[in-house]
Amino acid sequence: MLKEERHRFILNEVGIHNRVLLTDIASLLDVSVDTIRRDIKELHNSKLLKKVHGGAISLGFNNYNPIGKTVYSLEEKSRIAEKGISLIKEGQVILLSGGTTNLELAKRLPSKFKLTCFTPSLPIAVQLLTKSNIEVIFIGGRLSKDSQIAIGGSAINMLSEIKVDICFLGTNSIHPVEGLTEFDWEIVQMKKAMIHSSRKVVSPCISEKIGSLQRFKICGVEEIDVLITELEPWDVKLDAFKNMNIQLL
Amino acid sequence: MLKEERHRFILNEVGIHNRVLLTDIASLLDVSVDTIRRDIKELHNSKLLKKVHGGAISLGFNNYNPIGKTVYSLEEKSRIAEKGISLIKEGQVILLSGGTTNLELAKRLPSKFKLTCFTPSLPIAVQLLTKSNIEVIFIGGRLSKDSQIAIGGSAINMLSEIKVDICFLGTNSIHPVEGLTEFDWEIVQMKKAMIHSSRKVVSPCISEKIGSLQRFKICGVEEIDVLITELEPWDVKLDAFKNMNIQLL
DNA sequence: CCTATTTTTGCATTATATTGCTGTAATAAG
DNA sequence: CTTATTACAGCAATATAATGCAAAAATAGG
Repeated sequence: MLKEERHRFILNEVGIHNRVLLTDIASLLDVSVDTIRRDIKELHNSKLLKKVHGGAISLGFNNYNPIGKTVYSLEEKSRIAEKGISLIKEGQVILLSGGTTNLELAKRLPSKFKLTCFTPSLPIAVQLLTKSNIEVIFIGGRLSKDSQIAIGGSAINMLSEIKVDICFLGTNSIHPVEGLTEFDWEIVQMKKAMIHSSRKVVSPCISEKIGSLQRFKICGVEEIDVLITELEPWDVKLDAFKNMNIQLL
Repeated sequence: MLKEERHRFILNEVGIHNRVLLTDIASLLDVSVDTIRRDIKELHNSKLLKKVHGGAISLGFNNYNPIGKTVYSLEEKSRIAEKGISLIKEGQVILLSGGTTNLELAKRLPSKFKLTCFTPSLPIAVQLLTKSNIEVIFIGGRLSKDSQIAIGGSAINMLSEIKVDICFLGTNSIHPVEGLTEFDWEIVQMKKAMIHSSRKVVSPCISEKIGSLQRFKICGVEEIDVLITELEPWDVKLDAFKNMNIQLL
């Protein structure tokens, strides 16, 4: 059995049961406890679950405890968010997908002028509701426990009925050849619909996600109008994007 | 059971009841009192609750105030919520409107069996997302800043496409002759749509709202199937409702 | 196809964490 | 003041984590 398979299995179990025991997984997959321990350590480091004594537990939020929510790259995310905000003009209609970068962006949206803001993300909606100058429209649908965004047909339907000025598309993986990819199929569908509903697509993306690859494809890089990263313009990681028709910030 | 799980459980209990007894938790989770004591000490050190002699209390609890009307009506709301929950059966599909009473109800929804839960209320959705046994579907739409629920055509559209087993309709004013009334026109529209989408309408309603009247009418009393209040059955305030076809709890 | 190199895995060992129990001190309540 | 309950410290039993190492498997280069 491949390591990747085990990782998926573990994440799946955590997704379903919110917790797993080291020993259970080991016997289910018929490998040693050490192996699973190492797997969980890796997943923990990738912030996909929380390693605890005896097993692992979902990051899934619980109102009260800010477990492991120490956002590493908060600083970079802030800078990216600020850049993103500079693209917004008074009175525009914007669409925010989920993700922590977009949440940072939402927090920083200006209170100077009116905006209309669509989002399928619960935390972002909560954040935006505190701002009196922003009209918030929630894209409804079935809520995904881990990503905390609405997914499914109903949400995609609602997206199909709108056309916004700018979409800020939180991005898990962007690759110069393969384009944007995602781990979760339902989220792929959502993101496709979001791109379709937007005149301009902006992808705020911290550098560690550039060049990575996941299972499902959302779209090619050519669908993205603006890529915002914290990297310096001459960084080698960006070379591959340079002769495409993408604005780099 | 993992330590982290106990921690979450305790925090959850504290969140709901504002206080917990060491011994209760210990017997509920079937571990020794010492273990829970140590758990609570850790949570206390992380400033997630306040350790007190014999148990723990929520951090905000003291701030609320000792003479507290808030706490008083919270207690009643809890009782009403518990009653409401007793109406729910395994696997049902329910619809929760907004309001603090429904939020209390959402917090207390059982984790024993699967449920599907529609709601246009942001705080309720946030609450429900923490429960792994409940599928949450958010009724999307423009979010009202003060009531924090989705309103407007899009939300009403989405409501028109569903039919649920029970609707818990948070109620601002109920009057034996005039029926249910509301202050806000948009919310009236939402509630009308919710009633229309439900086989059974339950109105959890603390007594101070009985007999009061607001500007716009939602529906007559006859549309309500069950009225839950904290009043005793012989209370004079309820007389007017008695010869109607309403179940009083 | 074969071999060198790297990665992955399981096992043994040692270190650490968790838990319940004991006895004793502290605290609340009458 | 007395009594019952709760808190705490220390201890032992058990479970889990970390580490180093060797065998097995995968990978890369020729």
